[in-house]
Amino acid sequence: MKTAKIESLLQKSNVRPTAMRILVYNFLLENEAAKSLTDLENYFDKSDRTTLYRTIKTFEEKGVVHQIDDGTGTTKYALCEQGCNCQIETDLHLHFYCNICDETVCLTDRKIPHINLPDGYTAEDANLVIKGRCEKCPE
Amino acid sequence: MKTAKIESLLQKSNVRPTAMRILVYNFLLENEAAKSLTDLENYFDKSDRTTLYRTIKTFEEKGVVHQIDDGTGTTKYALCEQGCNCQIETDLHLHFYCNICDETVCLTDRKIPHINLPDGYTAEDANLVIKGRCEKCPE
DNA sequence: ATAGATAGTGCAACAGAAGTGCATTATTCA
DNA sequence: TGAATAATGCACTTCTGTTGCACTATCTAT
Ligand SMILES: [Mn+2]
Ligand SMILES: [Mn+2]
Ligand SMILES: [Zn+2]
Ligand SMILES: [Zn+2]
Repeated sequence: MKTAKIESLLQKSNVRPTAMRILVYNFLLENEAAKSLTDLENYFDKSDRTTLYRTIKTFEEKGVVHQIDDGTGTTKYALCEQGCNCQIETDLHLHFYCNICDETVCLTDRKIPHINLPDGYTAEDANLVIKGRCEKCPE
Repeated sequence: MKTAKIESLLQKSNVRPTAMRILVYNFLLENEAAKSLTDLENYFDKSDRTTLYRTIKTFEEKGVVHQIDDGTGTTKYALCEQGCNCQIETDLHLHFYCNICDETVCLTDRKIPHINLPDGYTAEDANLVIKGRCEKCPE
């Protein structure tokens, strides 16, 4: 994607398009799998960890990316779909973690099914992670 | 529960019932909510963190407790039900995290529904956490 | 164009959770 | 009883996430 296009996308989300932010956005765009802060740190070894941290936090606040807790212990991030409403309410799609290649992907078209809770419990949010073998890791 | 009863339960799971292990087992038994290593550390302030850590790890290996990743960033543990087969395959019940009281409970009778994955994906394990308001935290 | 305000960046330091090496102590069993 | 084995306690380390503060870049109004 052209830099100019990313710039305007960021501006639409009220994120000032700095050089670093454009690079991070592009990195997330080119990778199908969700990325952690450490992934960013390793890829952008010229940049500081804090900058990347704050970049991703800004993206998150402004609804550019959403957090993924895949159970590995490290939080990952992926770009939000166009029209995703993570900011207001969580977009309850599920995530898939591959035990073989150690990558996590959004399955945006698979929504978390509704669960009947015991009396007195009210659901506000949900997180569903399926672990197994991904399509790129044949047996 | 009587100490002798706990002793025999531990022995059945091939865990040598030391004083500390019996205390930890009892603590988990008396608490409905799942507990973290830090919770144990705070409660048993006489004991060393490493001992508690290895106690809970032993319990986990021997199928006495199961891990819960509730998305808070700290792993919690709860006793396995009688007849639970966590060791062989994960008992796919879901967990509930209360945003108000910050406690996590097993909903052992609510199983994670089967999800149809895209072609090429195979599921081996799953984790579902519902977040909201628990029965003890009325509005 | 300039100055002041605002926003972003980089370094250092810190906190919390998890895990390991090793010496010491307790328990088991031959 | 003594050797082997298991459990415990202390110190130290790693990893992830987070914050304070100074410095720099960018923006905006004059
Ligand atoms: Mn996602
Ligand atoms: Mn459980
Ligand atoms: Zn894979
Ligand atoms: Zn509650």
